[in-house]
Amino acid sequence: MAIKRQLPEIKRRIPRQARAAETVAAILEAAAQILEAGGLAAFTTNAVAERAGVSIGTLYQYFVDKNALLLALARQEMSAALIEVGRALSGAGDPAPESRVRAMVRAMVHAFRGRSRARKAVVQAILAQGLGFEMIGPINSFIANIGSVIGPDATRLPPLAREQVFVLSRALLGAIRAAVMEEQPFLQSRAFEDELVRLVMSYIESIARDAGRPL
Amino acid sequence: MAIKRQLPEIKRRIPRQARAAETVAAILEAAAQILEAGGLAAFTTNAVAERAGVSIGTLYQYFVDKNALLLALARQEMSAALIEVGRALSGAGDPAPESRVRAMVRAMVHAFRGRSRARKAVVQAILAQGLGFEMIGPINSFIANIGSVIGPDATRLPPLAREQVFVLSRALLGAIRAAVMEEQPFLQSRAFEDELVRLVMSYIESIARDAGRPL
Amino acid sequence: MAIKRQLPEIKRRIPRQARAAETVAAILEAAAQILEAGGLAAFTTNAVAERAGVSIGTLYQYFVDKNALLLALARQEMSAALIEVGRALSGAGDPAPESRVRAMVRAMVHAFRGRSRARKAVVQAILAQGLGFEMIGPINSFIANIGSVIGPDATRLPPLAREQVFVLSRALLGAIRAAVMEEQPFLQSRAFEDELVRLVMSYIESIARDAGRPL
Amino acid sequence: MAIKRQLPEIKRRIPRQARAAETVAAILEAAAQILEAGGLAAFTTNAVAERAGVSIGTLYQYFVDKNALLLALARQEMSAALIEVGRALSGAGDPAPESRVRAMVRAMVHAFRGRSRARKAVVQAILAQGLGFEMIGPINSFIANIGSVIGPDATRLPPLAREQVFVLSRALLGAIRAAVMEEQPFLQSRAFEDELVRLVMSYIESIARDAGRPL
DNA sequence: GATGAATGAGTGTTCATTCAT
DNA sequence: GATGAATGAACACTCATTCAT
Repeated sequence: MAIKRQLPEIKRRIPRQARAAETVAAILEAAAQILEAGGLAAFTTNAVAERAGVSIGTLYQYFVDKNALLLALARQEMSAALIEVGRALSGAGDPAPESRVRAMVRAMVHAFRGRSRARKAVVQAILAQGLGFEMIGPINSFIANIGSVIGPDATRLPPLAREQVFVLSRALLGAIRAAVMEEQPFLQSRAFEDELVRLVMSYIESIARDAGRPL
Repeated sequence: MAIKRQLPEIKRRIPRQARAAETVAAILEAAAQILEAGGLAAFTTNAVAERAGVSIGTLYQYFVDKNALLLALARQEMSAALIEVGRALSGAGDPAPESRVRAMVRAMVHAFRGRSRARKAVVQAILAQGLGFEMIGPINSFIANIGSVIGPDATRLPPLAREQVFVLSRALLGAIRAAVMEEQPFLQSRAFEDELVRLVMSYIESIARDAGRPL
Repeated sequence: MAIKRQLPEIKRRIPRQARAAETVAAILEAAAQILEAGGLAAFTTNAVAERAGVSIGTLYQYFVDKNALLLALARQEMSAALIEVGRALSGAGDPAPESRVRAMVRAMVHAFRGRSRARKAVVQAILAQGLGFEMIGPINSFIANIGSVIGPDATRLPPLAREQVFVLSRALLGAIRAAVMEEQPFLQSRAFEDELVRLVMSYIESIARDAGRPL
Repeated sequence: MAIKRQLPEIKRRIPRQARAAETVAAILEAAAQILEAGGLAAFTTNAVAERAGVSIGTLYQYFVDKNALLLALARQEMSAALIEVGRALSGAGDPAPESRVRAMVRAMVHAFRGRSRARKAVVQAILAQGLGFEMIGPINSFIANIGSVIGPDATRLPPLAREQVFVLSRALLGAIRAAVMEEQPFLQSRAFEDELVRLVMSYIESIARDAGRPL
C-alpha cells in the first residue's frame, strides 16, 4: 500500500470558532473577487486583505503564504464545479446515453462559465505549480466510469484504459477550457454543445465497437 | 515620473549586422533555457541577459520590454512546431486517412516534447494575455482543412464549421498539452498515440456520417 | 508588464498613529536635506529613504511616487513661507504704506533665505509640471489685495487687475528668487531691501495716480 | 586684473570644415526640437542624435557630454534673444523714454515667445547648474545703462547702482519668464505689455526723482 | 571621421512577509 | 487574536557613454 504523500501544511490553524470561519470565508471570497476583477496581476495579499476587510496580519493567521491562499481557493472552486456536474448527472431524466452525455457536457460548460477570470487565473496558477493532477483527480475518476454511467446494463462497457480516460477527460476539458480562456462567443451555444457531445459520443462508440459491444 | 511617450513598436531596431543577429539569437536561446529551467517565475530580464552573456541594456536594445521577448520566443517556438507538423504531414507515405492522422498526431506529440517547460511557460503567458488566438491561428486553419487533407477525392468533406474546428483542435492540443504538463509517462507510448488517433478519426467519421459521406 | 490600474490618490494612507506621523515628518525632512545638499539630481527615492532612516518600502507607504513626495514637500515649504510673510504683515506696527511694504519684503527675503537650494529645486520641479499656479496661488491673492492693505481707508485702491497682480508678484518674487539662486552677497542688505521696496511702491503709486487717487 | 576663469573645454574639436559646422548645427537644431516637443524629460542624447540624423558616436565627437550640448544650446538661444532685443532698441523711432522702454519690453516678450518649452527647459537646466549668472550677464549690462539709453541728454541718469540693475533686470525678466512658464494667455496682450512698461518706467522715474532729475 | 552595438550603474517601484504593539 | 507600520529583496527598465569596426 502506497504511503500517502503528506502535503505540506496548508492552513496555519484550523478555524474552530464561527468567527474564524467567517473570516476565512471572507478572505476566500475577496480573493475570488480580486482575481475576477483584475486577474493574477492584481492578486496581491494586501489587496485581498483590504477587500476582505481584515488586516494583512489576520490573513497570514489563516494562510501560511500567498500560495496557500490560492490553493485553498482552487480547491473550493473545483469542488463547487464538480458538485454541480455530479448533481446534473444524477438528476438526469432521459436514460439514453446521448442524453446523459449532453447533461454532463452542459453542466461542465455551465460550471466553467461564471467567474471565469477567477477560475482561469486559479487554473493557470495551479498548473504552473504542477499541481494539476491533484485538482483534476476527481474529474478523472468521474470520467473513468463514464462507460458504466452511460451504457444500459446489457452493453455496459468495462472501465476505460488509463490512456483512454486521460485522452477523453483532457480533450473535453481542454476544449471547454480553451473556449473559456479565449472568451469564445459560442461558449454557451447549442452548436458548441453539440460538438462536445459528438466528441465524447463518437469516442465512446469507437471504443465500444472495438470491444464488440456497439452501444 | 516614469511616464514616457512610447511609440508602439515591437522591436526596437532591426538588426542590420551579423553581430546583432547573433546577439538576438543568444538572447532568445537564453530565454528558452531560463524558462525551461525555472519556469515563468525565474524568467526575469536580468537573468536572461546574464545567461545570454550580454548586458541588460543590450537585451533592451532588441526587445521593447519583457513581454516582447516572451512574444518573440513564443512565435519562434510555435512556428518551429508547426513546421515540424507540416513536414510530417506532407511527407506521409501511406495516403490512407488513418495513416495521415497518425503522422500528424505523432508530429504534434514530438513537437511538444522537448523543452516542455519552456513551451508550457510560453503558452501560459500567451494565453494570459489573450493572445492565444494569434498563436494558435495557424494550427486552427490547418485543422480546418483536415477534411480535405484526409478524405479521398470522392468523399472529400466540406470545410468544418467554426465550432467543429475549435473543438477538434483544442481537444487534441488539450490532451497533448496535459500529458506534457503533467509529465505523463505514456506521453510517447503507442497506446497514447492510438487513443489520440481514435479521438480524431472517430470525430471526423461522425461528421462524415452526418454529411452522408462516410469515409 | 508594469502596467497597473492605479487609482488617482495622492497619499497612500492617512497616518493614524503617532509613529506614522513621525515617519512622514522624517521623510519630508530627509527630502529637504537631500535637495538642499545635492539639488534635484541627488533627489532619488532611495537616497531620501536612507537619510530618513526608513526603508524604501516605508517611503512608498506614504507617498504614491516620487512626485507626490516632491509635491508634499513643496506644499509644506510654500505654506511655511506664506505663514511667515502673513505674520510679518499682520504684526506690523507702523501703518504707513511704505512701512508695511517693507515689512512684507523683509519677510519674503527672510523666508526665501534658509534652505535655498531645497526651495529652488522644489520650485523648479513644480514649475516643470505646470503646477506653478497652484503653489503661487496664495501669494497671488495676497498681492491682489495689497492695495487695500496699504492705502488708508480714504484712498483705498480697488483690487488690482489680473495682469497687475501677476506683474507685481512675479517681479518681486523673481528679483528675490534670482538673488537667492545666484547667491548674491547683498541678499540681506538694506540697499537691496530698499530697492525692492522702491519697486513695489513706485508701481503701486503709478497705479494709484492713474486711478486718480494718489497715495 | 582678474584672471579669467577658464571654463572647462566645451567643444571637443573646433569644426574647421563646412560639413562639421553643418553637423553641429543639425545637432543643436535637433536638440531644440526635442526639448520643445518633450521637455527636459525627452531630452536624451540618443534622441537628439537620431533626430539630427547622425549616429550617437558623432554627437559625442562634437560635444563632450550631454551637459556641453545643453550649454551650447543655451548660449545660442540666449544670444539670439539678446540680438533681437538689441535690434529692436537700436532701431526705435520715437525717442520718448516710454516708447523706447516699450520697444524693449516688446522685444523681450517676443524673444521669449517662440520655442518657449525649449527655452524654458534650457533656462531650467542652466539655473540648476548655477550658471545663471554667465547667461544673464549680457542682459545685465544692457539694463545697467538703461538710464543713458532712455533719458534725453539733459536729464541723463547716472549709471544705476548694482542693486538697482539687479532688481530691475530680474524683476522684468522674472515677470516675463513666469508668464512664459505658466503659459499665461495674456502673454502677448497689450495689457500685459502696459504693466511691464509701467513696472520699468515707475521704477526709473522713482530713481530719477530721488536723484533730483525727474524725467 | 563616422558608426551603432554594447555597456551597466542607477532609478523608481512592488509586494510578500514579519513582528512589536 | 488582531493590527498595520515597516521591511527590503527583487524587478523592469533607462540612458549617458565607450570603443571596436
